Amino acid sequence: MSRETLLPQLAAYALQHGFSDASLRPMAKAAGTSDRMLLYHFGSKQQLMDELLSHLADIYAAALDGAFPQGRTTSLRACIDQVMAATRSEPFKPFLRLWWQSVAGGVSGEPDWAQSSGRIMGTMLAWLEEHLPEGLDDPSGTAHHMLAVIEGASMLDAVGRGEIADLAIEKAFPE
Amino acid sequence: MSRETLLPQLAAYALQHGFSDASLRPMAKAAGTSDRMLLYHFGSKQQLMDELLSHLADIYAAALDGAFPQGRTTSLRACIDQVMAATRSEPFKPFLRLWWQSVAGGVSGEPDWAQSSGRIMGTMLAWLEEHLPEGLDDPSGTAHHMLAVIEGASMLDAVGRGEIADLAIEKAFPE
DNA sequence: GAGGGCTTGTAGCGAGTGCTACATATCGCT
DNA sequence: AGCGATATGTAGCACTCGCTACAAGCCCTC
Repeated sequence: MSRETLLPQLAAYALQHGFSDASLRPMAKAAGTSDRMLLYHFGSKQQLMDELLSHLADIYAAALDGAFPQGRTTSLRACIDQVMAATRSEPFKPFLRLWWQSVAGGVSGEPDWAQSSGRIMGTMLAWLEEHLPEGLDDPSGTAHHMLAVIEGASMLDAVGRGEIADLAIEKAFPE
Repeated sequence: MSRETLLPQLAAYALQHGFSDASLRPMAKAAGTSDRMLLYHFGSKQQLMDELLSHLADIYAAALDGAFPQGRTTSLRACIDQVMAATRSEPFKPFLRLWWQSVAGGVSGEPDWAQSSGRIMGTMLAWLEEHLPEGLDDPSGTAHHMLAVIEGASMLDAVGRGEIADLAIEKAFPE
């Protein structure tokens, strides 16, 4: 059992239980080892969380790439609809819990969390720009706009105001 | 010392330290009492947090009302610029930490937190619609769109990607 | 087979958590 | 004055937290 073997199991546990229940003993149990060994392999909980966060960011990026539509979309509305459908789908819920916990952690003085979240936003921005319909005046600006709307809508979903999110998308990118 | 006397001091403590450090003994010390008495007055920590959250939501709504521009704005761009300037100002940072912690808490299975956050979004939406410039085709839809952009931008700020937020606003509501 | 590093188990420490039992103080009311 | 309700202090419980001291097992090399 090494870091590399442990990380996927720790990631699975985090996705299922969130970061708030991520203390050493439960994580160790889920990974089939002991708190003693987690500290032996990672040095400290802080380092374990750093590596876990980075590992989860990789998984998340891969999941986005797999779940989002392939190739360029045919309209702005089609693009955002497909992205929203993906992020609202059941398999994404565990990621979203971790996502908002990361955002909260970042703004609460954990610079690594903010940096990790910020990197993911960069990835999404690049992805959007590549998958926007062709022939736009300002693809970069449009991708920025769409990212803000997507994330605002996703937050509104998270707090139970999905209707606001739907209307916002409708207005931002009409048919 | 009653609930009403305690709540403002507890709110001040939460704004300064965030929810993650909100355990009974530190909060009691900050409020000049003991954990024993907090439980005596509120019954349980759960009930204390419920009342504190509701109290903080009131304070937040009042702070928004005070910080945001009065009366109708002259253009969409002026409106969103003033709102962003207010939420990005130093006195708002403590609120934003609690805000993102509430969002994360809501999506992590604390229904009260989601409900409280959702209510604040309703307040902001109504506020926006009232302060938009006059004579718009679709003031409600515009307010929805603007709310999503504001919140997406605010999250991007939170994870250290303010430049993405700025460009998104520029594109969404050009001069 | 003996030594020596890598890995693992057991047990515990000190601090913090929400919460409670018990005793006391304080105050208004009759 | 005495009683009962409200308020408060002291001490502790059972638990979890990250982390560590100590010892034992393991496997490779000489």
